[in-house]
Amino acid sequence: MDAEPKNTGGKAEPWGDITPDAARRLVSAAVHAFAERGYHATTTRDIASRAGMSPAALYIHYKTKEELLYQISKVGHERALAILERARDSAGSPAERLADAVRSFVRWHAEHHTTARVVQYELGALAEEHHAEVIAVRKATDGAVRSIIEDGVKAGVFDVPDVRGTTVAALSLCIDVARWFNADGRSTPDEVGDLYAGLVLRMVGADGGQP
Amino acid sequence: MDAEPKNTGGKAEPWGDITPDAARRLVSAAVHAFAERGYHATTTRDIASRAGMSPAALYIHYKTKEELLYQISKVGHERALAILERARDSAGSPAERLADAVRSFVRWHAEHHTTARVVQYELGALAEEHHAEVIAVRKATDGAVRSIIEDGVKAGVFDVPDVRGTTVAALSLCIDVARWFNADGRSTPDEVGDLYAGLVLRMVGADGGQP
DNA sequence: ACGGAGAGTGAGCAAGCGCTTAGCCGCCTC
DNA sequence: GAGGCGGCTAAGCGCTTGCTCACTCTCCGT
Repeated sequence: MDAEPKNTGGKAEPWGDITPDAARRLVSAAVHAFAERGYHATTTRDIASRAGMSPAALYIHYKTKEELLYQISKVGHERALAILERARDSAGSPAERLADAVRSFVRWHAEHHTTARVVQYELGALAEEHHAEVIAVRKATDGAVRSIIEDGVKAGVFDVPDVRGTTVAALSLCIDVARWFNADGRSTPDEVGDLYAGLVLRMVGADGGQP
Repeated sequence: MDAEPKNTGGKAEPWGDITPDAARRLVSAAVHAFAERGYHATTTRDIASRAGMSPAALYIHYKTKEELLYQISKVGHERALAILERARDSAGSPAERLADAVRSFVRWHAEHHTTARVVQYELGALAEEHHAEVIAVRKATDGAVRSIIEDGVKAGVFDVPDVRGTTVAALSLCIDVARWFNADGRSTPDEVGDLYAGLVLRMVGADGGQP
């Protein structure tokens, strides 16, 4: 039972705090392989060799290939949720909190687009029990964004006829960043985050355009 | 060289016009299997048995499993592009054309969410040459939306600081529908299409909110 | 010095994969 | 009605997959 210093928002590899060094290398290798080819197209031999070990070494640290995906998916979803909950619970107007949520959520998806791609698009490969666990976290992410929008509507500063649909749309925008974002591309995570925060403010009818 | 009556916008199964009956059943079976489990997790035995044939029968109509995905991906991308090009080339103000584009594009992704899921999320499994071909169609889709937005900016009716980024965002919104839409869910394709058309109009700073 | 534990390896197993082959069957043509 | 041909199947080939096993090495407490 050590004290574990959690690194929930960092900019570097999000797997720096995994305890045995070999296990960390395995997770990192799996993230990259899953993101490139998808879970089912990735072989355990590929993961092991990216981590610099023999195929059998994987099974010292993880019982199955699926357990690796579960670890990635669970931790990733929890970090993503933490980002949104921090924005929801912060001080400030609904518009400020919504902009903060979108900006930081998008930035996370862009900065960690490799991890985020696995988190957002490979959860269908999880075992049923693990899948259900992850779905529960996703419901909470939806709830976090929706409650910010509801606050704005109640305060009369947002104009949103369909709160549920607009929440889904805002989350869509953010999540899809993991699909297309490329670190060598035209724009930085910060730029995309700022742009998308403005777009979502416009979507909810808060001022985001005219100065 | 027959005249082929193309069904580019239909509401039913989008594979009604594939010529040998067995081939059509195979494509339809493959679409459902790929959408449910993903390309790599789907076996040729599964596709064949869904189509009511023995595993070997698949290879009478398609050379490989990948060729099935290619057929689905190519036709699907071309239909999606056709929808956007029709909206781009139609008469009407930029706002009307953009709303039309988003509304019909979203409706297609919702109505055919099974096909759309394969089209949008399984293209990474294509062989390199086929992949390149499909990427070219995707660039054209992006171009179609961008040109509508550019028209609106030039006409002074849209307020869009970052045309390229806003185009990506609008397309993200539409494409992501294929990921979450569920036919048994709360909203119909028409409702989502209308909602999203309004949201995108707000994103580009055209009137979409205040009456 | 030494025994035990844990990390790691090379070889390999059973199962399942994409795909092929040999041959059957119904139908059209002459 | 003989011949051929396309659609289809049963059987199975060669290979890869996830995972296991018997074993070695290195480290550490006594």
